[in-house]
Amino acid sequence: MSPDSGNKTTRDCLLEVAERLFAQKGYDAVSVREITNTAKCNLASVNYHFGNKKTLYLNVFRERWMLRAQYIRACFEENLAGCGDTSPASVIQSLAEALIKGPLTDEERLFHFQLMIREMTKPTEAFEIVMEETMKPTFEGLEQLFQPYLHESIDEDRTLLNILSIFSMVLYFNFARLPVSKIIGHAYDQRFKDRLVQHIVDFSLSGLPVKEIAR
Amino acid sequence: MSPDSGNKTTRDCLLEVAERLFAQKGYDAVSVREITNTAKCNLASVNYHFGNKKTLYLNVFRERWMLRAQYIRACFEENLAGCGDTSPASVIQSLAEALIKGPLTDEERLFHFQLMIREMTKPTEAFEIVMEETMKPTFEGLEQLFQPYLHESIDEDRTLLNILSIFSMVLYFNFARLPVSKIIGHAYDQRFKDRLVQHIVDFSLSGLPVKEIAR
DNA sequence: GTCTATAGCAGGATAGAC
DNA sequence: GTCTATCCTGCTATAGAC
Repeated sequence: MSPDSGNKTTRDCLLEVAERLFAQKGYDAVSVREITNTAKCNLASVNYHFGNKKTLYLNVFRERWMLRAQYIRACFEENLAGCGDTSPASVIQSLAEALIKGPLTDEERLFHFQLMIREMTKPTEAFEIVMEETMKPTFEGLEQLFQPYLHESIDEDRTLLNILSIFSMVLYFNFARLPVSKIIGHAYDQRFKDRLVQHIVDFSLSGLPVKEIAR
Repeated sequence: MSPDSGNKTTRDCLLEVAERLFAQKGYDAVSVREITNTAKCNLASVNYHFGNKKTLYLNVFRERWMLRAQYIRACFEENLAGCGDTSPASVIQSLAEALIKGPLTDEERLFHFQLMIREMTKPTEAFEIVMEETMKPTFEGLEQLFQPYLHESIDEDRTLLNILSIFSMVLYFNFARLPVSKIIGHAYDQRFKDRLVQHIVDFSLSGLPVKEIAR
């Protein structure tokens, strides 16, 4: 039987369901049976299409995670182009918006960052994909963008620490929704997300060693 | 046979080994067999002392995780008392030092934050312990400390967002050592940790809406 | 309290019919 | 490509000797 409703191939369906489950529960907590049952397809289909469970997991990163990372990156670049300048304020705003409000649905965004966090706390082969093909290039790009606006005395390490700090906030507000909601007492609605973006920009900006006090 | 070397009871030994393994691999990836083999004690000992695997996991939080959280808190208060004032600069410095250099060994600190992250991404009953008994009180304390130094126009939500942002950095630099090291290109030695603390203080301080520009 | 033996079940993977 | 039946391993948990 063709899985789920419609035109998707079994393969795609497996990838989609697997992503959701791996993100929510982690690799070891998900069984192949749970995946195939949820995807309404056969137990043997995972082995037929991917060889084994581990390769399915890797392909979730290769085929789905990477794609989302590219969407986010494209959104960032679009946002930035719309700003008309590349001041730290514009860069951070564009970045925070792409990552927090960005092109993904809330659910997709959650899965994306949960998978990322899982690879950071217990790296597998997928870590290389996350690191080399996504984070490193992004951070290098940001470094280039910030460079002209920072004091000459600021060395590369310090610039990187600043970028990592901004990234840590974005990451945290994405993956730690539960504790954040408990503490702040709001849901993650549109209004709160706007506020988060504004907060990240404000907090980051004044924290960055920019030449002049913008704003 | 008495487990491991020495005076520790089997129970303590199980808790110690379980904490390490649960932190490194996550609940589902660790089997009771692995725990008892590593602890050099009997397969049945987990069920004898804790009833089942899940209760062992919970007790790791109740008996070990909470204790560490208390050490860190005590260290923070000691640091702060040593400062002689409660300016945001002193508070953040005391906090960052307690969390990044603090009273724990590197290994203990790593486990502590890995367990915390795991509960944040996939909460179990232990989440309540982490949240209600540790994070909430800490954040409320910080709120009180910052209050007198913030603009009157800053509402509670904004103060909390600021505290969460500082926390996100500390958390990130503790649990994401691997990607951080890859990007910065240093190990987490004493010198780098000093630098991290300094960076967090600098970045946070100028980011906080304090009345006057300290430093 | 400690240990062995084992029940009972769920997991990944595969063979082979269709 | 799909599906069923099945192998085999490894899991948690327990019973019962010591």
